[in-house]
Amino acid sequence: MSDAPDPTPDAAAPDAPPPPRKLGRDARRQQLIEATIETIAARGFARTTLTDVARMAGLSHGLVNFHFQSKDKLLTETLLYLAEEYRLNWTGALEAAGPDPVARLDAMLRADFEPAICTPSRLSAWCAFWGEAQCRPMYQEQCGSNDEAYIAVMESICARMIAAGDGSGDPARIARVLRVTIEGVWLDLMTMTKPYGRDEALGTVYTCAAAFFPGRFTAAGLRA
Amino acid sequence: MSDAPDPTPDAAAPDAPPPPRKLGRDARRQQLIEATIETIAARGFARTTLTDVARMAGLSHGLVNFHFQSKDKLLTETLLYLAEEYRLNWTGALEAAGPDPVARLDAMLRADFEPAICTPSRLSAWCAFWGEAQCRPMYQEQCGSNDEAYIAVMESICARMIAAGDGSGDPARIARVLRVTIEGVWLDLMTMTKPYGRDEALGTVYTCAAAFFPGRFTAAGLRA
Amino acid sequence: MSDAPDPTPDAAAPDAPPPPRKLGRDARRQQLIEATIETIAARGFARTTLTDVARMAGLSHGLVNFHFQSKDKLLTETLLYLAEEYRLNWTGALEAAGPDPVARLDAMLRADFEPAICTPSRLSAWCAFWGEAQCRPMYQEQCGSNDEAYIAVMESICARMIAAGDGSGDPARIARVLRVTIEGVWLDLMTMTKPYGRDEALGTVYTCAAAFFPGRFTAAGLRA
Amino acid sequence: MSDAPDPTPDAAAPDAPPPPRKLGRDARRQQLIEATIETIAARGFARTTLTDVARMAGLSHGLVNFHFQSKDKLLTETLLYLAEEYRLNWTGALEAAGPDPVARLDAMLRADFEPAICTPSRLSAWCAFWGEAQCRPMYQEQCGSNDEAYIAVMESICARMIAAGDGSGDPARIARVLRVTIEGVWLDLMTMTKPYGRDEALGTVYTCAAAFFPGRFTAAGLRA
DNA sequence: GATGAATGAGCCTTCATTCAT
DNA sequence: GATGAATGAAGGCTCATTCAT
Repeated sequence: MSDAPDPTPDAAAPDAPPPPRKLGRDARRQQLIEATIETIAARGFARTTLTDVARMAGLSHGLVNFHFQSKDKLLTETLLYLAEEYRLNWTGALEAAGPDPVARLDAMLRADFEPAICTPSRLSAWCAFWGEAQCRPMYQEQCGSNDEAYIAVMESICARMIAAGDGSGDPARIARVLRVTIEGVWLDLMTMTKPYGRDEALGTVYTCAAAFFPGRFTAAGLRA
Repeated sequence: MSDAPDPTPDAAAPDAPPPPRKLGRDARRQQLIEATIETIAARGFARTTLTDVARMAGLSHGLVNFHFQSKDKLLTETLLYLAEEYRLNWTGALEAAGPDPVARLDAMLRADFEPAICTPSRLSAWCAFWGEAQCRPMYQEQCGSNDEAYIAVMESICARMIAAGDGSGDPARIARVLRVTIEGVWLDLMTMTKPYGRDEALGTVYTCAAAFFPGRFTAAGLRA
Repeated sequence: MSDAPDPTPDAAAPDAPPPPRKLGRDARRQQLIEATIETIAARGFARTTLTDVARMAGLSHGLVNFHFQSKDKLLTETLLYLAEEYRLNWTGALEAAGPDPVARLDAMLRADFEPAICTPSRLSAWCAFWGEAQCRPMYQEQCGSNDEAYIAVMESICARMIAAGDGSGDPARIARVLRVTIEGVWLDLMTMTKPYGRDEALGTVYTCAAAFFPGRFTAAGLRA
Repeated sequence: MSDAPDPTPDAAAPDAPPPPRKLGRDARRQQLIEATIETIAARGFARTTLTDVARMAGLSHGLVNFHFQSKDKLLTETLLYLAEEYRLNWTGALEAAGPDPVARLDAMLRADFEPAICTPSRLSAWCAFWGEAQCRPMYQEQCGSNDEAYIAVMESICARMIAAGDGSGDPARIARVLRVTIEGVWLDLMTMTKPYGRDEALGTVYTCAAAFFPGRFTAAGLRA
């Protein structure tokens, strides 16, 4: 994160701003969470240790347990942080899109590929949490496929577009195809040896949208 | 595997033949691989230990390393086993489908939801390997998104159907949407708190196919 | 080392200062190296475990790896510590002896039987490392027979004494006989069921020196 | 050993001598002991495993425990085998030398460097046992420094030569210097990075003998 | 707040030993 | 006799957690 606080602890000048020896509780926590995301991306979930996270953050080993009481809590809070960030991203995009269902669908398709959200580290971390979700209920709840609000909004948009004559079929299934296509493209971006770029990713999602709503979308995006 | 020996070690019926104390090399290896899949599904990748695997197989701890040298090799061979099983499943289905591209596409869509392949344990294991794939090249290579043969076949089918007038658009992108939709539905089956069943899974995939090739598919399957 | 902390963990006198829970890095390392020497002497090289070493030092198991990363490194550093201690001992004795070759030879013969160097534990540890040296290049390099400086000094002394008319023959061979006699007596001290004492050890070495330089040495030491 | 039986078990021709599937008990034991010596030399005492020994002998793992009940017994019997071989070597040489003490001393000096005894593997194995002898009484007893017969013979020879006017001094100490010089040269041959050859080894021992008995020996051997 | 030494549980791995074939 | 799969104890190593400074 570009706004992460400087971890260097000893750059004190008399009149300079005080060195971040004591950093705000929340800033330190966020710094450690970002380091956790980077570490999971770099080493994998199974091999991520607290020492790795501390080193990535440029902090001492003991600080991690000071701010998060245990490794489990650090990981849980990292996932909650990612989930909240994700939620704010698409709800914000939706709000900015206004009431038109076509614009709202376009906003949701684009939101998941925003550069702020869709970084390699975040994709990797998401994928790692998915992999562990199967046997950890707390993780499972935070997965996109269990985001009932997201699903409800997507279904509502599809239903309104179908009602408006933009397409036909079961809105729940169409909404699901759109959602899993996005998730599948995310998986591609993470797991492919030679992944395609953001444009091709969006193009793929738009290809799907155009198949269901040909009057409104083309493979290149919103129909003008 | 349906013919794998029962992993339950204490389910001996009075007159049943005693479990073989010594087993052929390959049979033992397969038994341990099956136990590994079950263990990953039950405990997650990060918490899977060799002791867990051995207990699941009803065997001793040291035997795992006797047959696989190391935990890493056991996991690698488990993934290779899953990948080979998966490959044989779709190539077999394809062969049985004959030359017609519509039948071939139908076969590929159905293949990934065959009960033999699409068990909860196998889905979980796949997902766990995906989660670790990002930072382990050997895992990454075995992921479906890197199966060039699969992608090539799917693209070829789409191209032929488009050429036959069954649809329109870029066959590579259509093939990708179909593939990631299948993968996304797999993810749903694994990560959803209340997953839908096989029929709804297939219905979702067919909904996608019908959007691209409406003359050939409906949301219920092949158009009669 | 005489100033090493008492390895007995439970010999606390009521008013004695409590053993320091945290010790400087180097002090801990030296304490662990001393414990390693004692353990090798007591249990033998092949049966020395990290748990033994930790127990001998009155510390926990994990601390050994914290300071030395691996058992191999602990053993290597123990040998380097012994080798450096040995080198400092004979070079120091040499320096104190002044320029006269007779005094220098006397100093070198006596140095190897100094009580600080020639303790039962250290002899045992040296012998254990010799036994493993054959197939571990890093050990082999540290053996006395590969100490080129020692050999060069010994040869130079013998050459000067021969030039002064104190003896005759090939200085390289005479130096070698003196060196291997010392080593052989060390072996005796370690491996004999009923070893002789330091006086008899020195007497044996002086017997050898007297045979080559009869005008300068007797079996009792320097000729007055 | 050049006379070790062929380990190949399947080279049976109709009229050829029967394949050594069933080999004499003693031949198999000797084969395994030779393999043990080679393995200790190649891998070191601490890293020698029964699997290594079996592989070195070209035999199966279980055979080792069949013939020797345990690893400890195999090692003990290997040492006894080496010790007996060594004893037979010097006593035989002594017998062949006749009654003259000068010839007897010459025979003993030469015996320890006979090519049959003084192979790299045997030297290494001896050194390894010495390294472990300190804390294993059974090993300690078999070390050369505890061979009372050897010491007695050497002292008796020195005493007779001194009585004959060939030298002067304490025969026990002279005998010890000669013995430890031989042992020290053995150590050199094993532990030196660039060891000298057999001629230089003998030359060194003769240099020592010549120092004590100058009328009888020179650095080149027996005085003509 | 912050640090890093210290602890100890638990894991992977090795290997001597056993035993069915 | 001979084989090699199977067992289980024990060792090296990792790492989450604690705590004195």
